[in-house]
Amino acid sequence: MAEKVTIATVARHAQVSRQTVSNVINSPHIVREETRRRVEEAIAALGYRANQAARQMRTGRSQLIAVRIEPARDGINGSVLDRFLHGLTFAAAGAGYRVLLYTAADDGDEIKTFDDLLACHDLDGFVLTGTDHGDARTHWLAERDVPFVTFGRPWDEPERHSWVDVDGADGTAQATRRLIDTGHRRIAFIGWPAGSGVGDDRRAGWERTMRAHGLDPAGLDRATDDRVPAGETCATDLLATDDPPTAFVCASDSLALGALQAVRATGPARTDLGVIGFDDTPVAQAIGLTSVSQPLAEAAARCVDLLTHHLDGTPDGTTQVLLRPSLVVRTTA
Amino acid sequence: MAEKVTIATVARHAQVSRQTVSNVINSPHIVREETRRRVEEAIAALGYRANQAARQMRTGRSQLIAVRIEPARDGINGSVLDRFLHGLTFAAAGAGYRVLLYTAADDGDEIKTFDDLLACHDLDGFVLTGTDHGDARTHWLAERDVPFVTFGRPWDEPERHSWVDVDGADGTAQATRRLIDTGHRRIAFIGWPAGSGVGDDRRAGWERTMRAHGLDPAGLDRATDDRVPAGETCATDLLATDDPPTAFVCASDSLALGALQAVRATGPARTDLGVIGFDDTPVAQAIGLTSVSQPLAEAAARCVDLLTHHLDGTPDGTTQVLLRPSLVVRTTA
DNA sequence: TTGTATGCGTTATCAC
DNA sequence: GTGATAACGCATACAA
Repeated sequence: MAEKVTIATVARHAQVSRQTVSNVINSPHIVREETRRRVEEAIAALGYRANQAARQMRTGRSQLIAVRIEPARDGINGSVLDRFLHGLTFAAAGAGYRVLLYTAADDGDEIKTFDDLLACHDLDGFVLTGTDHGDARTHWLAERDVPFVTFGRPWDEPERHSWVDVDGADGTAQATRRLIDTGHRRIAFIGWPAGSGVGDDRRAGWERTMRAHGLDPAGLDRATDDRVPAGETCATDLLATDDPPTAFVCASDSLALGALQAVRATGPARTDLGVIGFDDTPVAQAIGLTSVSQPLAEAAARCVDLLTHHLDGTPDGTTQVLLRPSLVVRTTA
Repeated sequence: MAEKVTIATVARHAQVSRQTVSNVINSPHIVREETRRRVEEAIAALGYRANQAARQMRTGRSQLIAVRIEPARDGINGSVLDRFLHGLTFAAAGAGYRVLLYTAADDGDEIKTFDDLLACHDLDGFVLTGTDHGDARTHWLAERDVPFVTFGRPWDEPERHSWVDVDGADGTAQATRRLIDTGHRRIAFIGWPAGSGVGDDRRAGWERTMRAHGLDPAGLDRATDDRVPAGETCATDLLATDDPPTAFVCASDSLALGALQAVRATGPARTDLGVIGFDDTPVAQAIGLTSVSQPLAEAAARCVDLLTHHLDGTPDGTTQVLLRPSLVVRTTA
């Protein structure tokens, strides 16, 4: 490896001053055509790359955005974050940013980490995955004018900050419509207890679609925690009613997997019973479960867009992006 | 937010020179007790944190380690990387390092990224997940004396660099022993085609244990690609032989899930047939599949150990760490 | 032990 | 349009 190549090396090589090199990099338009070409050639020939630390010291910008990595999620939905992270890293690289990871035990701990990252590394912005009701983290960041985007709406105050989200209601609506189109009339919904924004949203899509087709959703929904056995219990329960459903729309692949087990327990090859999950996890792919797929790569890219536009000085207040999921039809519906 | 707190602010506040503050931080032992206490109080009172960019410019160290994030894996094993990343980030934070993410289309692209990260961000080290035979990336890094650790052995030359790995053979041996202990004698192995280090290793653990117990493994193993339907086909195939197996050790949870489907297709509630998977993915947890669990958090922590010891000047050549997996017994074996 | 001076590589301000 | 100079915050060699 040769000596370190700095802006001075380039300047010497191109027979100009250091400042001119800097101008070629940061304000090419103010440099004369011929000079610029000569400098650019020198940069290419020497393989010069600007030292990020030095630049950061001058500009206060690190070209770094941070995102929290969650501990192993229970349930089968853990791969969602994985795919989102990949999309984020890829999109960020395209915009000249890098992604830094951090962990946190809880929201308070996360805020402490914000403070640390900001003070030591001059972090440019944060991507938060999901928000609670009255999220302390977003308030902390907003108070200090730290740029951030959330993947997931703040359900209590949708316009409070920039976010990207996937329309869950639209997803369950698509699922319900698919089942109606294939002849089902008694379509059940297995979801989570009321109060979670995401859960209520997914439930709403099902209910709305049922009513729109003149179908009565009464007595056809169940709420439980997000585990496979819980899904199985709910489905078994529903199948034992007087007028049982012939299909299930589920708020997650975990619940759907449980429902599928309940269906199969009723007899071999009950293909007349439909089951649709949510998130299109690898499990769904593995077992042929029809599921609602979130456009995670696109969501990540839009997060980066929002953040970098904000960072690059476009003072456009807050922006919201709602993406449409798509139904991946496999063998269970 | 108050003004930026630098080393000069602290010096003024503690009535000492900037140099003394720097000494308190970097060489506390050479500062007089009372002075040190005063400076430390000032640091705490002002909430001072050293600016990483400035420090980096002087020391050439960024306190950053990089790891590649893979695109969504097909199959159900994607969550392994997720858990490893979390462990890595957590352990790195404890050692004063941060984790930077990057993506790459292939090995060549990854090397280009190494170069970039090194030149622009002064990256301190890399963690590679998995190595190919004659890996170009490790050679590139080694040539330039860039510190790195791989999670996964270089099978062709085990001593060439530092690595952390999980003993796959031990895992399948534990699985096989468990089945033998519960009365099985005809135990099949479903794995991958010969030639992959990981696959051969996992197969070896099964074969070795069979022989050690006087059982003949002949005709009881199948190799295929790592997908659920492939696992199902192999298991169905084995069950149709003259002297069929009563249990299956599988090289992955994907294959095990397929085997489980094949078992269940032979009749309801065949609990006499055992199935054990590998990786203890969320799916295994969800469906009650007995599986071999890799100590991912510990593996990550050891990677950080190896890397930081190397970075902090312990010139201890290369080090290898082989971790023991554990069998998580659930309902399928 | 503590203080003073210098430089790391870059960008911004200003003369030329 | 171009070049000299200062400054960002820190760590180190050296003098006191």
